[in-house]
Amino acid sequence: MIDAIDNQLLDILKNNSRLSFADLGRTINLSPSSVRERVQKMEDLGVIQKYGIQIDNRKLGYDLEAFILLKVFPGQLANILKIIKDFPEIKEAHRITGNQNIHLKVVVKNQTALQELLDRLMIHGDTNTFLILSEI
Amino acid sequence: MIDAIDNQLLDILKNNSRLSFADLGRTINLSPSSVRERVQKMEDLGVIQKYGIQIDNRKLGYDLEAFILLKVFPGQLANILKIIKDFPEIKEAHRITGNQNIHLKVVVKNQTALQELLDRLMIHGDTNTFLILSEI
DNA sequence: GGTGAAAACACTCACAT
DNA sequence: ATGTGAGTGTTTTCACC
Repeated sequence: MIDAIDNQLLDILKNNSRLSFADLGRTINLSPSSVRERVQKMEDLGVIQKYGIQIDNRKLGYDLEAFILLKVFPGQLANILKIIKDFPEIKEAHRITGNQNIHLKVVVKNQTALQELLDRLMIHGDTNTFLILSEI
Repeated sequence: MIDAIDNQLLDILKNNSRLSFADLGRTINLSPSSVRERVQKMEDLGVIQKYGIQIDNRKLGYDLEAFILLKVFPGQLANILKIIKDFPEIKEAHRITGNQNIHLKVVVKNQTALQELLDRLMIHGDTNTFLILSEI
């Protein structure tokens, strides 16, 4: 269903999703309409979920990024799952296996903001925080 | 340097980076050229690092996603930093604070592939793996 | 699955406000 | 900083292979 050409398109779009169908077609030797059809097929299948951007949060004054593992208190899980979307600092959230149940990626302005976030999370579970030093 | 209108643009682009400058302008009542200028300014400043796509890896036959915390063996850190880009399974890698030094997000086809990846990582450090159950 | 053609639309630049 | 206009390129649809 997804062939080698589709994978080529995905590879290109991963690094620049704003290329025109014409440009995509030029790099893989295909007409704009064929490219369009393939991309639309992948959108319809849900293979391509979303076109997004990568933002440098530090350039926007958000100088602290961290991963937080959360071991939710008994009976608090359903509650947490509901309110997680109300935290603008939480950019990604995943259910995970292991001793902890939830993995968060958070972006905040500074240590004070991180502390306030942790204070609010601590109500629902034990937290384990890893500051992000750099991307590799 | 980044004003409220820029932030509006970023918010829209986060969820659909393929919108035309004309469409962006229509939703925030600005001419296409002004939108273009603002977006280009943010690209030049490095605020917008990249236009990308979100892919549903499970729909591509990659059924297992995991976070791996790596406690690198003494003297192995420089080595690991060099070879991490040679692992196609590793989609994200960060240096972190704490007892472990590196945080990885990996995508693999199945348990066998995960095991093989862990075998290769174990040479350089102790691993701690959390399978991803779902996004929240 | 892929192409080609035509109308509608968007992009880009210089110039004006 | 934002808007306008003219020229160029792109998207979209559809009939065809």
